[in-house]
Amino acid sequence: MPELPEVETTRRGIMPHIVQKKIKDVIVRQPQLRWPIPQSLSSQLKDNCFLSVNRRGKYLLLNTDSGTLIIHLGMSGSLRLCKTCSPKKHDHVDIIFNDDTCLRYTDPRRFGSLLWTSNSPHNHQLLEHLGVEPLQYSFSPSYLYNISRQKRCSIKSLIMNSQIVAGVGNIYANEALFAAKIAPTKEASRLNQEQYRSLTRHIKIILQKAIKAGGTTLKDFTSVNGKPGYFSQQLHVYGKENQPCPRCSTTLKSIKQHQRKTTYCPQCQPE
DNA sequence: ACAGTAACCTGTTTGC
DNA sequence: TGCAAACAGGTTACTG
Repeated sequence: MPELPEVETTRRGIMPHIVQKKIKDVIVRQPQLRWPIPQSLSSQLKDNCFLSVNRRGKYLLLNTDSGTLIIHLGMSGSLRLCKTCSPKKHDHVDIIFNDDTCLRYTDPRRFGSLLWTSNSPHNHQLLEHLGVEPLQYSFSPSYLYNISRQKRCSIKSLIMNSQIVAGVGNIYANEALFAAKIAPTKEASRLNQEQYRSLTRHIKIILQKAIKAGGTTLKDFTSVNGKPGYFSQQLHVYGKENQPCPRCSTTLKSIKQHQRKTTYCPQCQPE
């Protein structure tokens, strides 16, 4: 589920329903996620209020007067609003507000996390080393080009490195490389400035498109049926191995790079 | 400093 | 059909 566009869609979806509402209760049914949910979470949040909901990379930051709830959705996490609170198997956390609205965290694989910090979340161990935001101006062709000069890794692993740029996951890395006509296996230091211009541009375009698509698919965030859209109609290569390239009809090829599947067009994205 | 791999989990798909 | 293996949108920690 959660790549950056899904996280952003979640942020926009939950924010209007939860800010400025007093938190009545916090129920933690399963604290064993990627990192254990701190035992203090409930007491920190109770009678408190979320003032704003921000995002840093794929982390959601729910700010209160006294600290910030940091949420990462991992591979299978989601946040949903519900009124009727009959929890299912993987509904690990409920945050219940005074008006009986319930913000529910669901995560079958439990790779996500809910953490608390009383300081600025940007100084938190998990966030302090994050790279630039891909949708901000600081993620520029020259930024990536300069970093790439002394790297010997592939271009795909460069753009998926969260210490360099925060929040480009496997789907959008594949899609952006296809759009920019760059081979995923190409050594980062061997791309020229023009290729970095194209790549950063396409990363931004694709993420923005996906956020738009998520926003329209996910109209009714409070409904049980409202499932986040995965931008799937607009994908060109991800999950399409052995199908014809949408640009040149060459059969798309899949390989494995650092345990993740890479799909690309050997014709349009030559080494 | 860097690159590659294992690890954290469960549900679904694939292959024999 | 049944069962086991492989695989899945992420990220850190460890190894060499």
